Amino acid sequence: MKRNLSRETRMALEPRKQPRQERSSKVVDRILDAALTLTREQGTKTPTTLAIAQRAGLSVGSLYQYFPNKEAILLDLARRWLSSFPEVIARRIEVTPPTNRDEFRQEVRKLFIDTSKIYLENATLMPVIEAISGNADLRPIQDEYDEQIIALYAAWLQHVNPALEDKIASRLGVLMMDVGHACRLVGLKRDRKTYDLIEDDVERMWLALVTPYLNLD
Amino acid sequence: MKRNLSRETRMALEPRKQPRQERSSKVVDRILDAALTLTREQGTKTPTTLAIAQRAGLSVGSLYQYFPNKEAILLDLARRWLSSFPEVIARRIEVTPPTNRDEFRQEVRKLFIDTSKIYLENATLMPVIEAISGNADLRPIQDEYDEQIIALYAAWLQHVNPALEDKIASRLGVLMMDVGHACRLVGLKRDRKTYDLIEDDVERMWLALVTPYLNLD
DNA sequence: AAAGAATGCGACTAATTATTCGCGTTTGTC
DNA sequence: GACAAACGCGAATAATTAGTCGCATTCTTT
Repeated sequence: MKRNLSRETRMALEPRKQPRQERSSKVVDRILDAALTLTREQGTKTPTTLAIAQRAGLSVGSLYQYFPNKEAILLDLARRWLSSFPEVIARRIEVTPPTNRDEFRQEVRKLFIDTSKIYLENATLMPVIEAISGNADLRPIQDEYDEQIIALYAAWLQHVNPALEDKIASRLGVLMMDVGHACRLVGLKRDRKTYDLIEDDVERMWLALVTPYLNLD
Repeated sequence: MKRNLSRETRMALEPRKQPRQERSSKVVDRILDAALTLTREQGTKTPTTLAIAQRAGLSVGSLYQYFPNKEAILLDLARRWLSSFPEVIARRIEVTPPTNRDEFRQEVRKLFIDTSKIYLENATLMPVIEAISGNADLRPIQDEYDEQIIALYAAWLQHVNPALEDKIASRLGVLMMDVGHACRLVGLKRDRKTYDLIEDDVERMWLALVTPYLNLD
């Protein structure tokens, strides 16, 4: 039975039940591991329930003990990543805003380093993120997170320059996110040295993007 | 019957036969129109053959008179877009290379304007492009085009600065393409005024990305 | 060790959808 | 206007896959 995720099930992406016995929490881990490995192997295509079960050494039925549907498995993998973004950006808004060009440059750099760290720490998850973006059912959920992240980038910009108009802040926010994301995905597929070079590239681009809008002397 | 596009059919994405009678070339147009409209309506998800046929006022069977499979329809829509990129970049390599910072800035601007034009002229196709990227079967084909485009960006960079190492050129090429693509997709979803502002943003970013690697006085 | 709860199983169901094929209809040609 | 080729049709086929359900096994508790 093909489900209509968009309707009822969207509400039900939470784990179906908590594992009560020790063996079963290991099972949950095995399911998540299998889903991750398969997604990495297959590139964009999301793995089938059967494939996940087999790779985890389980039967399909067991999947549904802990997850209400296939999407929930992938989403579980992505959630930590998706939610660490808002946290990190929010933390960069708490500090006192910069007052001159040099301090400002420093603030960009800090935000930049912090976000980069998220990508490096979650490098193995990237194929899942890409798969989610390419999946018609999961895309909307990621979009919700993206909205949040954009809003926070915009808030950060207005924190750095309180005079910045909302409209401009949100436009620059989107671009910061998308440019950062696109470039870092490229970077993570290359070797570490290239990743670092791309990081420098992104930093220059961010600065070029944002500087004209921060009328600092 | 679900087909295995990746194997045999990949070779057979060409139209199955040329329309011989007048009515039928109109049919081909109707099919393409329907596919385009539906893709635009549905966002990421590619339309089903039945939906395309119905929207075109045809039966499924008629689709297969002219297209070997569903993918070929979408690809037909995307092809003009995909192939106009190489043309445009190649044309920018034919001119005499710039010799000073100002001429160089001009060259970036020209490449930039030309590529922007492709996006504006094909704005209605963008949902198809996005759908193709999200489709496991079609992605590889787009990737081939992307390779080509990246190589041309790299060639352009080396045309502008012949001393530029291959490795650096190809890295910057990828980033130019991806940054341009990501930002312009955002731009086309906004109003024209915002699109133009984003264009300025992209130009600044391109310049910031590329300038350090072009040791001009 | 026995009961009952939790977990695991996998054949089965059912939805979805790409593609085919034989037949009826339209069109172009002489 | 007759003949053949081209076109159009849509029911039927077949592949794929998400999710269920009743039974089997394992664990926990007393």
